[in-house]
Amino acid sequence: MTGPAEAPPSRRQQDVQRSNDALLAAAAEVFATDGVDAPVRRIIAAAGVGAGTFYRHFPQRSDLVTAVFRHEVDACAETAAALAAEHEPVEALTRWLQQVGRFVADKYGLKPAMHSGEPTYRSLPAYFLERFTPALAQLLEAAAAAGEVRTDISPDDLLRAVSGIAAPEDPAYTTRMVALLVDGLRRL
Amino acid sequence: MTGPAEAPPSRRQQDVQRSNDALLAAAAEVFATDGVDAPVRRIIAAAGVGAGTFYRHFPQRSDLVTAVFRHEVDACAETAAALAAEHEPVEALTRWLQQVGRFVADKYGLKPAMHSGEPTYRSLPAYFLERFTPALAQLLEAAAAAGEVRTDISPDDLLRAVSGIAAPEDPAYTTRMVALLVDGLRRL
Amino acid sequence: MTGPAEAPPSRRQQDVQRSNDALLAAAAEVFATDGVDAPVRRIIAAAGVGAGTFYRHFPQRSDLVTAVFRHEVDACAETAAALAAEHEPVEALTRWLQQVGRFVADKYGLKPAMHSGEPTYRSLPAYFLERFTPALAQLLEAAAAAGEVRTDISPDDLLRAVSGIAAPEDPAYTTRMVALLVDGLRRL
Amino acid sequence: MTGPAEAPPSRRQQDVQRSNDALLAAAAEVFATDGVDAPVRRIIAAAGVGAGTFYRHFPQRSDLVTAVFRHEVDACAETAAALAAEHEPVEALTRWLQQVGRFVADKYGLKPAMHSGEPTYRSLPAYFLERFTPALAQLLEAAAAAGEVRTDISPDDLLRAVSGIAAPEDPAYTTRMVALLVDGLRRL
DNA sequence: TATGAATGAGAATTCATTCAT
DNA sequence: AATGAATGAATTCTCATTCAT
Repeated sequence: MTGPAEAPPSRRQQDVQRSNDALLAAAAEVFATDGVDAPVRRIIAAAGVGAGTFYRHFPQRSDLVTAVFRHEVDACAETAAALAAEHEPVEALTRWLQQVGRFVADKYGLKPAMHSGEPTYRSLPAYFLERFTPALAQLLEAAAAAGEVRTDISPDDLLRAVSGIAAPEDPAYTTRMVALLVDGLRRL
Repeated sequence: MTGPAEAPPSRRQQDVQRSNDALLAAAAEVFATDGVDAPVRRIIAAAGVGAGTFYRHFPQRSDLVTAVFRHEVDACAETAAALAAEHEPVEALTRWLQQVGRFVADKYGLKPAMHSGEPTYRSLPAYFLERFTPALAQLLEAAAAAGEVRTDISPDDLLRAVSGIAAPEDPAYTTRMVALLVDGLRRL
Repeated sequence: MTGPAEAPPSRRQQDVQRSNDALLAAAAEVFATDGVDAPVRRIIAAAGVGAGTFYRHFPQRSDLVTAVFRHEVDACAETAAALAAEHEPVEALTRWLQQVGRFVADKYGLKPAMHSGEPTYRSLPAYFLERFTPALAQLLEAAAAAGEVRTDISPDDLLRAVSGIAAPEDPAYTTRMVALLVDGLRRL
Repeated sequence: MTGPAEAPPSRRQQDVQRSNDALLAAAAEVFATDGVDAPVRRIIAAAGVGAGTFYRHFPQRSDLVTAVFRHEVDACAETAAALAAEHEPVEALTRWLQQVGRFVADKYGLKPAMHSGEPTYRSLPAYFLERFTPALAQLLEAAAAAGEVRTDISPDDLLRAVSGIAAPEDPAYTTRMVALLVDGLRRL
């Protein structure tokens, strides 16, 4: 998009980036601990910036939630992508869904926002699916091509179900129930 | 059941009951619309009572949430119980779980509280399981006795999964995923 | 005032008296513990009567405070009166003031009201003085007649000072300072 | 005193100081009029600041009371200190105690808090004594060295007694009774 | 006359957001 | 662009008092 002449970021731009990163990191931490409804004050305190800086970067509170969410989803999508190549279709599918389950459980503070249904957070599940659906579709197709799973379940349905089941306080339960979903898939 | 010792409720007691019912009904409505964090003001306005009455009946805010939740769970448990007798084991099991899914989806505002993990609402999932587990255990046993489902999945796990999956805005999805769980159960 | 034909109190009158006594006793207890600003609810709970009964007996909140105060003052005045006859003038005077000091300290919850200066409680110090001044005046006169104390300090001043000094949490201090006042009196 | 390291306060710091001063002054006024239990609303209205500012400066209500109290005590302690040098021992002692008496009487609303015994205000009498005891101790020692007063009365006892006696509505009475205490002191 | 449920005004406090510096 | 003090609306909760029974 931009040519090779792209100038190095100025000092000012670096500062801006630093603030942004600090806010994102602080918010991820605070959201995980206290949920998305945590007071802004706590986030800016954790980030070590002023309130004004916060609102400059994220004019709407939901902008921050969205940004954190995307950041997390991106990170998960990247690590999940690698799994596909290393295992048998069903094994890869299972491991991948388990990983998604763990991810949602880990980012616990964001789960309520994702499932809240509030118009403000409408874009959260959309982005979640946007990032994960393609990969899962591939895994499902591969397994279906091998005759191992049925074809009447959409990747989106599966992803929603996994994210709904994921429970941070009980990883073993999460694992068991994701496995049960996969078993359901294998019942042709 | 009603012996001579059971006096009819006095007018006074009826009034108290009316206030309580009004608050419960109003809260159920408001919670479903605006979530459990809806301002008390809205609930008392909807119930047509004063703030003092509210706090007399439910000294802690969470007392109201708990009461509404129990009320709803009781109602669902009652209707669910009837299903068991009318259908074949797996059919009864499926219908029952579907109904639980619809129930959780309907009582939308309560779901986040149930899954919030906050100590205040610790008793919600406990009560949910307390009421539903016995019935589901019977259904599972009947189906297992008929050799139709496996025996390594606990009723509690299933109930948690169904309540996690339930999505108010998409009943069809809820139905599909509950069905997928049952399919998983049938994979012996 | 009423002749010997005075009828025995009716059942109704007895009930009224009982409620009144219960409220007075409960209020004395609660005031001593929580101060005169204690919620009415606590008093009626302690008295075991309804709110309506309370307001029937004491239409103004301050009516109760006044009634309790008078009740206490009366009790103290009665016991104090006896001292005068048994001791030498200065000894009687000292003992009497010490007793008043202990009384005020004991009825601690009422002290702030007495010294609050609020118009509502204007009558409290007045009644206090009304009941105690005559006795103290006599003691002072007797001691003055014996040439033991000076004559330029009024009983009212002394009573106010003693009641101001009285400290419930430190009886020894109260005793010391009342003694110091008496020493002042003896400096002719 | 003011070395080069002491930067002049920034405009921002000045504003903060102004808010603080305004709150302190307003509270002193309101407390004197309506007592320490006066609604916060009245104080912030008088100070011309927002509620948030109030709670920023004094997170706990008692923080404000404490701050006002210390402010007043400091002011009195400063003016009282000067007296010692100008008069004969007993005269200085008398004038000083009279001044303390006037001070307590003037800061009327604070007196109940100081004598309330509530744990919240535990620090009030402590600070009062902390500031006044040393000065009074010196005055007492000087007078005792001159053989004018006795030595068995502690400065703390005296200060408590004076503050208990002080009556805002009757300065003459306060003066008379403080004088009586001093007379007691002189009775060797 | 006693009861106690209901009322609702009022108080404390929090917190998102603005804006002068 | 960053800061953080100030704002003030919004919310929860308390409690004196009323009034139908």
